[in-house]
Amino acid sequence: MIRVRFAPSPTGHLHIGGARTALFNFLFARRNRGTFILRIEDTDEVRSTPESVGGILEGLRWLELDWDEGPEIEADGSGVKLTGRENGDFGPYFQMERQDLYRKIATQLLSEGKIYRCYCTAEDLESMRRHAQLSRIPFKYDGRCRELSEDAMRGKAASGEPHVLRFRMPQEGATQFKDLIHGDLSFENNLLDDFIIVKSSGIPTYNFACVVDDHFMKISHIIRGDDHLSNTPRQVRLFLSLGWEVPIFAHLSMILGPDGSRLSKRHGATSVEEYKSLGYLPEAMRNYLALLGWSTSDSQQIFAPGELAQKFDLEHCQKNPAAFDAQKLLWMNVTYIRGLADPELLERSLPWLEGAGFWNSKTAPPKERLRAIMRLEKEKYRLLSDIPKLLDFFFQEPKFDPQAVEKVLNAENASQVLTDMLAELGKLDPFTAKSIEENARRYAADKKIKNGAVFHPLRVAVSGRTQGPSLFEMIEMLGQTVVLGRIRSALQLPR
RNA sequence: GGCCUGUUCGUCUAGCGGCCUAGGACAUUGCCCUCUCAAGGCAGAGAUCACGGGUUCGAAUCCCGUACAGGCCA
Repeated sequence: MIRVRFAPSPTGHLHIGGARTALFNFLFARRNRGTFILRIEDTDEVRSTPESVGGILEGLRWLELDWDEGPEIEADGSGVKLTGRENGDFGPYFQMERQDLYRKIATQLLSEGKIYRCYCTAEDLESMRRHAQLSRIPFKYDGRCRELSEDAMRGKAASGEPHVLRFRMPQEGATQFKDLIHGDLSFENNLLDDFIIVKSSGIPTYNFACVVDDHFMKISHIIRGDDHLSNTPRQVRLFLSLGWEVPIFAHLSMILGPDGSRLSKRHGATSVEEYKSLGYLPEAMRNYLALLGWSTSDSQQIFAPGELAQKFDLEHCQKNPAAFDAQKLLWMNVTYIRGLADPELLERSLPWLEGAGFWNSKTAPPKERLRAIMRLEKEKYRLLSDIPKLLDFFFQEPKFDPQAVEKVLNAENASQVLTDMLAELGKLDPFTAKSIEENARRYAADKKIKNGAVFHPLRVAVSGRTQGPSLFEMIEMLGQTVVLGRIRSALQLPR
C-alpha cells in the first residue's frame, strides 16, 4: 500500500518548491493508487501561524492537489477555512496535537537507553563550537552527557535542571537507505553526532516528530527536497532503533533562481498565491512545476488532464537542481489559455473583468457579448489579468496613447480620412465587419492612398492605440453609434 | 571548515556502452503571411556532453581525480 505525505511547516506562504514537492507526492500517489496525506508540521511555536496554514491549504486546493487524509476544509467565496475536523484514520494531522505520542516514544527510548538526557547549557555548546573552530575541526557534540554517572544524573534530575534528549548515535559502521532518485546511499555513522530529539521545552525536534509520524501514519515513500538529504541518515537511525520499517526515500533536487542561487524573493514571485493573483492558470502551473526536475523519455511538454498522474514516475526525476524559468511558465500559461473553450475562459476571467469594473453579475454586459469580445484577442492573453487591459476600450472611452496620436492621428491626411470615413460609416447599412472593410478599402482605392493610411487612423480613433484586434471586427463589435461618436471625439482632440 | 549531492545548447531536458555528425521544448535570429500587435508557417543559429586521466574494439553513458555549484551541520 503506497502512502505518501506532504508535510509543510506553516511558517509562510506555499513556496514554489513546496508546491512542486506536494505535486510530486500527489502524482506518485495517484499513479500508484496510493494515498496522499497532508500533515502540518507546526512544532516551531514562534514562526508557525494559523494564517500560514490557511494560505498553504488554499494554495494546494487551487492547484487541485487534493489530499486524501489531513485537515478538512470548506471553501466559501473568499477562500478556504478549516472545519476543525479531519479526514483519515491516522490523525491528528497537526504535530502539536500529537505531543502525547512523541512523549510516549521518547520515554520508551529513554528506558531502553537509546537516548539520554543532556544537561549541557548553551554556553557549554558555544565553547565546544569555539574550540572546534579554533582547532579547525568540524563541530560535533562531544557526547559529554552520554555516560553521566547514576549519581550525577540523579542529582541533576532532582535539582530540575533543564535538559534536552539526545540520540545515542552508534560511532561505527554506516547507515544506508534506498533512494529512488539517487540510488542506494550510505553515510558513515561517526560523522553524525548525538542529535537532539526533544528540546528543553519538551517539544520534539523535526527529525524526531517526523520519524514518529511517518511510522504511525504508515508512510511508505518519503518524497521531499534534497535539502533533507543530510537529515536522512539520522532519521533512518531512529527508525532502526525503534525497530520500525524504514520507508523508501526519494530526494528531489532544489529549484534555483535564474542566476543559479536558491530561489528567493529577489527573483520575483515565489509563492503560489502570488502566481494565482498574477493571473496564472493552476493547470499551467502544475504542468510547468511537473517539468521542473521530471520529464518523459520523449520530452513531452503539455499534458492533458489526468495525463501527468498517468505518466509520472520517480525514476525520471533529475538529480541536479533546476532553474526556475518564468518565461517558459508564461508560455505554458498562454498555451493553456488558448486551449480553454470560450465559455470556460470567460468564467475564469470574470473575476478580473469584475475587478476592472467591466462586469458585474447584475448590470452585465451579457456573457454572450463578453465572450464575443474576448474571442477577438484570445491568442494574445498571457495572463488572465491581461484580459481587461487588452479589452478596456470596449467597456469605456478609449485612453489615447500620446505616441499613437502623434504618429497616426497627426499624420498628413489623417483628419481628412477620419472626416470622410465618419460620413461613410454613418450611412453604412448593414454595419458588419465585411461591409466596413469593403467600404474602407474602396475609399482608399478611390483616393489613391494606401490602405494603411485609412486603417491606422481609424484604429487609433476608436481604440486609442495602435495595437489591437482585427480592425473591422473590432468596429463591428463596438457598434455604429459608438464608433461614430469616437471618431468625432478623435477629430476634436487637441493637436 | 567538514560531510553530502550534483555537473548535456542561455534555460528545462532526452540519453541509461555502438541508433549521437547529441533529440525535443522555452527563449533567440531571419523570411513568409498580414489592417496593427499577436498567432501561424518555414528556415537557422546555439552543447568539443565541466575538466584531466583511465577501462573498453568503442564512452555523454562505467571507474578515479580536479574544478565549480548547491545542500546540510555549524
